[in-house]
Amino acid sequence: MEKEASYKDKKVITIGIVRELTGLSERQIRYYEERKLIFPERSLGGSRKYSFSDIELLMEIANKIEDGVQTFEIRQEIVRKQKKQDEKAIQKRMLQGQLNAQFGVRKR
Amino acid sequence: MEKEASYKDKKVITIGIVRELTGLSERQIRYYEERKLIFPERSLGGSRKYSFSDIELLMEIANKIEDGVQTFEIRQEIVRKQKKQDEKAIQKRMLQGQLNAQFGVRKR
DNA sequence: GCTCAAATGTGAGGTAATATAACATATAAT
DNA sequence: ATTATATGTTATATTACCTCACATTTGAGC
Repeated sequence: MEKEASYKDKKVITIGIVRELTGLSERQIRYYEERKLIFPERSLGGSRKYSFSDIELLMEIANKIEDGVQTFEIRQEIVRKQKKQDEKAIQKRMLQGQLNAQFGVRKR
Repeated sequence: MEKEASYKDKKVITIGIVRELTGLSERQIRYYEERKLIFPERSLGGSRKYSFSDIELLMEIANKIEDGVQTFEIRQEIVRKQKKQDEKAIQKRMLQGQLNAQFGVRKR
């Protein structure tokens, strides 16, 4: 039933690799975190860990920055997008619930 | 035309993360490399970089080791499997070549 | 059973990678 | 004009990784 969290969302990539893959400086990557655009996990020792999704997002961010968009606005866009996705997920779950009820699926 | 190398095969994961994800010790992970079961890439500084595929393979290896299979035999299995896949790839390319010839696809 | 290779742990010493913090600066927003 | 934004740079500390060597245990082959 659950859509498994695929590789794309696993936070396993260190900041140096992210730097290579995105072309951003580590300073920039950390700064975008400070501005709450991305949310890496941390290792026990404190090292940041990113996912491929994070990298994709960072590249979008980089584009917008180049277009003169400020981190402030980018954050708002991200929040809006997230909200939409959350709503979709909820609706999907509700629909699934109705179907389950309709066809008498048992919980166990 | 080219099937893009997906996230799964990108070598971006350091050995510490691999240790966490597989439960193997770093010693073991390096040893399996020495026995030519896995082939991480290296950073400029010399750090090993693994892919999710590598991690999957390592978990298979771990299982076989637990079953008492020796690295020697595991390597043979891996080689055999690789060979099969290579053959498949070649056949596919040949078939594609025939189709291209048949329907007169131009190279550019 | 004996011997040797396989597999893994552990420790030393060294380098690479990352962390935070502070200061500097150029550009852009108010 | 002043302040905030975005980024570079440098210093210092800590974490993470590297190789190499030695020790140990267990299983393979004779």
